[in-house]
Amino acid sequence: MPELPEVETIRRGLAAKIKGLKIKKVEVLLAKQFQGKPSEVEGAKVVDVRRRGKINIIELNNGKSLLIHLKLTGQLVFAQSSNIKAPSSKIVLGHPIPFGGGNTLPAKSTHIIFNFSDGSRLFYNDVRQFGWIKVVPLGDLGNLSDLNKLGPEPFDKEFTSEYLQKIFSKTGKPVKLVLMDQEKMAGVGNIYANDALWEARIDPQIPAKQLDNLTIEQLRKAIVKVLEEGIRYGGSTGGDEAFVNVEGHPGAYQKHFRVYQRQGEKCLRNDGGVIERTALGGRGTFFCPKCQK
DNA sequence: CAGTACGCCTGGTAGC
DNA sequence: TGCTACCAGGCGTACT
Repeated sequence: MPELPEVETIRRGLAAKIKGLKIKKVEVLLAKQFQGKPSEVEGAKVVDVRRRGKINIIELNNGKSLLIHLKLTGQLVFAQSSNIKAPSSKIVLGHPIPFGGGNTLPAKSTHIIFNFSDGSRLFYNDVRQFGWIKVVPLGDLGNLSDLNKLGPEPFDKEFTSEYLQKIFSKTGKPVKLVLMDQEKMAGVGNIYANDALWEARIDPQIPAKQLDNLTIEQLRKAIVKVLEEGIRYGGSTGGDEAFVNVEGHPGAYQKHFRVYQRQGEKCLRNDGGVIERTALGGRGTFFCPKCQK
């Protein structure tokens, strides 16, 4: 499930591939996933691709933008096809990660297709159909609740120990739920919340207000560290993860999971602990009972 | 206002 | 083997 590192990986790939391209036609195959009208963006050129939390923002040169939230199983895959004969020609991608319904495009789960004027295409696939794409006027981005409800970006200056002390002191919720609350900080999801808490040696279920300032600073550093590492490895694709980058390739951070999906395995600290799996707020929670107190 | 339950979805899997 | 039941999971919404 794309979190900040996966969404950033896609952003970088998209920026490299589609900046400057003109959208010729948008095929909406599942109406509920596209909010707006194709005609609002057809004919416009891509100026830039930005990210806020888990949302990618494609800026166009006609005063509009496309907001994309991949939720659990959304994928954006770009296919260069300068010599295509028909828009429906299948593009085989030579790798083992399927696109929900096969490894050719369009796949069964392809719900939106952006056709660019040079013949290249961008496929939006989403098996569980929770994601969305919205057309939003650039001038409205500032007061769009999808964006302005979000807490600080973990890589921003304002993401300080003092800020975390402030929000933690106000709640007795398990610290893991606070990390995953997009209004408290943007972009952290289940994978990186679990791994950051292990990195900082914190029990995921401890009430946030019980953390002392030293521990909070360690947690802040751990959050930044695992997110940076996730980006460095191009996101994570393992077990349930349907993530692929814009070239259709998986990430590699799953090879470096600290605790996520490692239940039953030995703690990487070799402290004799075995990773346990529980549920917090209905979500899989992984931790080492030995070093996370 | 905060906390909780539910709904949205489908593919994979466990159980029969 | 084929069927059904259940689960994962981000996040908006309705309800307590």
